[in-house]
Amino acid sequence: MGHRCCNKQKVKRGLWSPEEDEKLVNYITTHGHGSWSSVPKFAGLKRCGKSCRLRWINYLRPELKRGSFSAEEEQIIIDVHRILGNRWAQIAKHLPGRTDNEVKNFWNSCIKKKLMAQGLDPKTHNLIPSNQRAAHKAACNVSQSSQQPFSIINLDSKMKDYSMEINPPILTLPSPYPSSSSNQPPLLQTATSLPLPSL
DNA sequence: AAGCCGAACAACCGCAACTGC
DNA sequence: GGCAGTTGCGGTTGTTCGGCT
Repeated sequence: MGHRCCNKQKVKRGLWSPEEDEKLVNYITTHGHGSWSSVPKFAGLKRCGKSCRLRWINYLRPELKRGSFSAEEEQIIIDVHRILGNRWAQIAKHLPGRTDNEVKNFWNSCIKKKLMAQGLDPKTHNLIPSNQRAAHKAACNVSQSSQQPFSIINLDSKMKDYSMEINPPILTLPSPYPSSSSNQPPLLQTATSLPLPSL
């Protein structure tokens, strides 16, 4: 199976070496990336532009925050995911120094399991029916009491901010007010009743 | 010490959207 | 409008590493 964007040349794949990282950093810090497709040629790398772009964005950018996620970041991810679903790039915008790939990995490896251990469906954030919950619990084999519960107490105020960023046709919430009182602010629904955008 | 296994992280792939001609 | 090249995104796979037996 070839790499479509660069199947004309022989390109290296797999993990990046420190030398490759250095070449890429040196090139981008002095010239900027410009067109990613020409970066490997000018930087002297046997990689495709796509791979260079990913490496820079996810690992080499100086503004990246490394290390584990804080409890606050974790809560933000959960809250925004509830509104946006698997839009990792959008979620990552709420976490300065974090990338979509990082957020996605953290979700899949950690948060998803915690939610399931609490009997919550990680896709909808709704409670899983008790008969299915037992199966979920057995599947992830994590003691519920050992997990830090996620707070949804302040969700309404947070969602007000997040929902403003979403395209109106996708997430315009039905107004609880009659049309005659359209100057009233839209009331956000409670955490458990808000419909999620279809993905 | 060696092997196994699962978690975490890094990178790839395919697709859709965007842009310029 | 059609096409080709480029970019961005999300899903998936591959690799590494640490804990356990």
